Amino acid sequence: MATNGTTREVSRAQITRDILDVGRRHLAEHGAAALSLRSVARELGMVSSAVYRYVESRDDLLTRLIVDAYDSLGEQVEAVVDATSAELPSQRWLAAALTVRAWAFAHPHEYALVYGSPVPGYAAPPTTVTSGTRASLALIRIVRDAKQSKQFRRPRRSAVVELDARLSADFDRLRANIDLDIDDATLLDVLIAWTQLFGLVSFELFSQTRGLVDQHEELFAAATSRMAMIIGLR
Amino acid sequence: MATNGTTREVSRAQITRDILDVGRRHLAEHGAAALSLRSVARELGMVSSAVYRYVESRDDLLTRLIVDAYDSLGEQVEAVVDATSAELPSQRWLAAALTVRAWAFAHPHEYALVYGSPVPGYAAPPTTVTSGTRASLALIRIVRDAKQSKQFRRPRRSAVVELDARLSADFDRLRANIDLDIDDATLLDVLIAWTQLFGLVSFELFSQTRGLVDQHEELFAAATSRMAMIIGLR
DNA sequence: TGTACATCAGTGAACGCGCGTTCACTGATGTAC
DNA sequence: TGTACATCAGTGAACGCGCGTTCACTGATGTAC
Repeated sequence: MATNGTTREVSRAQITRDILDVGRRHLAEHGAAALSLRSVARELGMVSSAVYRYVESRDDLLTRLIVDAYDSLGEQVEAVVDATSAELPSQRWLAAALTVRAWAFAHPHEYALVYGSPVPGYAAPPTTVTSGTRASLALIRIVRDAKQSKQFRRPRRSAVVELDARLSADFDRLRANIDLDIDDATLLDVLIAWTQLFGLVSFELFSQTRGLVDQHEELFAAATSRMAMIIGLR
Repeated sequence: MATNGTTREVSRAQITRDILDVGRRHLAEHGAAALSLRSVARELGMVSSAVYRYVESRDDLLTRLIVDAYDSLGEQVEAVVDATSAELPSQRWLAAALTVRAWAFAHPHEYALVYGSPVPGYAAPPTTVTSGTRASLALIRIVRDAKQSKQFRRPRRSAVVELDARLSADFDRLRANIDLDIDDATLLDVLIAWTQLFGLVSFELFSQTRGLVDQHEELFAAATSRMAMIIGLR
């Protein structure tokens, strides 16, 4: 029992994992609103009050599942960004975007939970921030790599949108935060591409594009590639 | 009673309006999940079963409110598109986009209901489609007007994203559906702008951009203007 | 190694909540003659 | 204009559901001596 801890510790860890697993499955199958401690307990053959030995409250369980969801997406995007480091930045961008989309379709309720409308009465604690930004930071890394390896070209004289002074100050701060050394116009395009990517995934997942086209994945790929071009990724 | 109908008809219409009004307010204040026939009845001083004389079920009430929400947004966007017909298309586009954003912030729960994650266990019936597309069709109208009045210029040799043949067929159908005579590349940019617009509104409203910048409205305006430029609106 | 006590996991009952929906009913309004 | 019947609005009780959370408890596991 030296390395693995006492029987109690081992079984506690196992049961905690079981609760999260079942919670995750309920979330995946029926959505956040239908996630209840009682149903999780029922499935595990324990009495509902027993769950409180492992989880503080329903909100606590939900928070852990949110963090899990963000981490699951974050890991996948990071992995694809890592794996494609030898490719052209525009191809990496497309691959990463398709990964976000695929994850969303594989985990629709989890996507809805983290990128959809907030769960009523629930406020995500600041703890979730680190996990919540992983996917987006992985996308940023593609742009940073492209800049550093000079695989970046902006049209010579693209007309420039004039930025409000305060927004420009915001951009200065943002550039420092995400360590991305690009000019205002390009940064704006990156933010546009980022919101467009998630916007289209959400529209597809929430059926706003139903009847618009049949080839949803092709449309997504085309839009993503176009945005990579606009950013200036080779 | 000739023109206004019988006492019964008048009072029926009034009470139906009351139910929808209270429902709308509950939706606005507490969100779709918290909308219940019992609470609406309570507020109106009727017994819960009485509401069933006016509304078939909770889902029926929700559907009517969804249609109302779409219509409310649709009307506002249509109005601004009408009112700006003399201005440059890019300015109209910006004005319309800001209207969508303002409506979303004024009616966050309604926006979440129609553009956020679907309500669990609820499927919007096809009846909602007409109202659901009004805002988007108003945006399209700006592009159509620009095309017809030749206030449209695309960069001469913008590199073109190659479209998959089946997606191109989709685009042919779409062009006919929305009566918008523009080439594939431009249509793609319009779709991008459309998803970007709602994507950024959703991100803002659902707090995904918290900490990113302080000047959210300026960012939104800059992104929208940039997209108008990319589409080719003067 | 054995015993005495402390810690922890799990039980089962209970509280109080709010919901959607149905149903037999009373009494008011509307209509046909 | 007056009466007999039909239609409709609203009542109040009830059914059955599931939820989060608390609490005093029993019995097993862990620890200090």
